[in-house]
Amino acid sequence: MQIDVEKHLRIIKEGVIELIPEEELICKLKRNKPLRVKWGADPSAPDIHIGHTVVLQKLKQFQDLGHQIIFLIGDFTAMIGDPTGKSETRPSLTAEEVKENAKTYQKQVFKILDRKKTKVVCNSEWLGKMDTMDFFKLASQYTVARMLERKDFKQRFENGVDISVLEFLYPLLQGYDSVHLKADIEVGGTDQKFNLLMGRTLQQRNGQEQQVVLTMPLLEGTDGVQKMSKSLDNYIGVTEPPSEIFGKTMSISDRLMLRYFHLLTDVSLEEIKKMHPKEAKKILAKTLVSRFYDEKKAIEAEREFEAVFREKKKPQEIVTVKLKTDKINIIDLLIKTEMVSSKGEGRRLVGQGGVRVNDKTITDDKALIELSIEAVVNVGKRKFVRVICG
RNA sequence: GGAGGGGUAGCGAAGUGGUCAAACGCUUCUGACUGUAAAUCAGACCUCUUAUGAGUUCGGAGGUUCGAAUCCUCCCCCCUCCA
Repeated sequence: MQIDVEKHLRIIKEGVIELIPEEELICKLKRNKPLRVKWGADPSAPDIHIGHTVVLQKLKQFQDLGHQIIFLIGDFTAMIGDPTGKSETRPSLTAEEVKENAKTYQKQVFKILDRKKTKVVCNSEWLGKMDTMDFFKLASQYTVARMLERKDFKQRFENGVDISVLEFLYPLLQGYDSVHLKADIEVGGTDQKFNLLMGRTLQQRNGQEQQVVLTMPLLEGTDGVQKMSKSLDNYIGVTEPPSEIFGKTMSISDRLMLRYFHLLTDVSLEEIKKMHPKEAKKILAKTLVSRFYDEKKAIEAEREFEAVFREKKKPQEIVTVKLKTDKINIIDLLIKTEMVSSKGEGRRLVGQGGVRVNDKTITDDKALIELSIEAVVNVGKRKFVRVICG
């Protein structure tokens, strides 16, 4: 393979936050051999969202340039559990759960990556075989002082917030993965910088050439403040239905829209700024739906969006719920269809005029709803359900 | 091992015997206005209930009291300082 170093470097550097160190990458490229590009994923939360795709797009570029992607599933670590960050401790998963998650993960990842050009590995393959002595040797290769260089650890240490010893071990294991895989380069979000650098250190300690570290920006969630994550419920998942992806995208703020355009698409920001924000956002929404489905679905999603939110019509696909009775109190109806989680909430929403049945706002929380003909019930702007007697 | 501090609703944070289902802020939800934008305004935000009504809440288990988030005992967890 003949590598055009400059071209590769130019493409690789697009949109990255840090490339450490660039010279080493050039050296590696000059050898005219495909690079081993490592990307690690945590299978404890198998749903990938558009935030992850920032990194995935980068990997796709590597792939298109002919490099080897090594998709590492951190199954071993997921089985131990992850006490990282916050106060909540992530539960450890069983081998079966991890396997299951790994499967879904792959399905989603290969919406973007080329399966044929991707090598999938699980770190239990080698971490599971380490004995205590191996482990001690690994632990001896790093110091607590250097662990505390990580901002997150340092802050927590200074503020007296928990740091589990396990948390010190994770970066070590992740770094060891790089040693085992002989990675040339590892890609991750900026939040992974410390762990990625750990790979370099450990490779050096083990007499290997060090991997190059490449960090990508983190995408803010739909709230526009915190990073996108499932647990904060501010994400747009790649497997969500087209209408959801479209709708969620339309609900982000104008400022955030620019950020999404920047990180997720190649569209020039100059052009976007010339447009009406709403039109621009529709383009973004369509682009995203096309990426995870196809253009046809994107156009459908847009049409539906227009119908529901501009012309106030109902969405095309509404979940249908069958109930045994032909007459039911509105509050019970909301409970049965799981549109509210308590009767109090239901009453509150009715009182606030947020509940409609067949487009008629219900104001009386004692109202009886006739189900002999189907009724379309909706709460707020987004929740719809069709109820029939049966 | 010793001394001290702390655990309150989704989060942060008041509250130190009754007026506490628990101030306040944030988040969230609904409505108005809109472009499912921003900003703003109004309201809601433990459960059940027609309710000014009832039930279950303040780390856990007991106890004192007419009455406890508040006092006592034991237990669990976290933090700080000392060794």
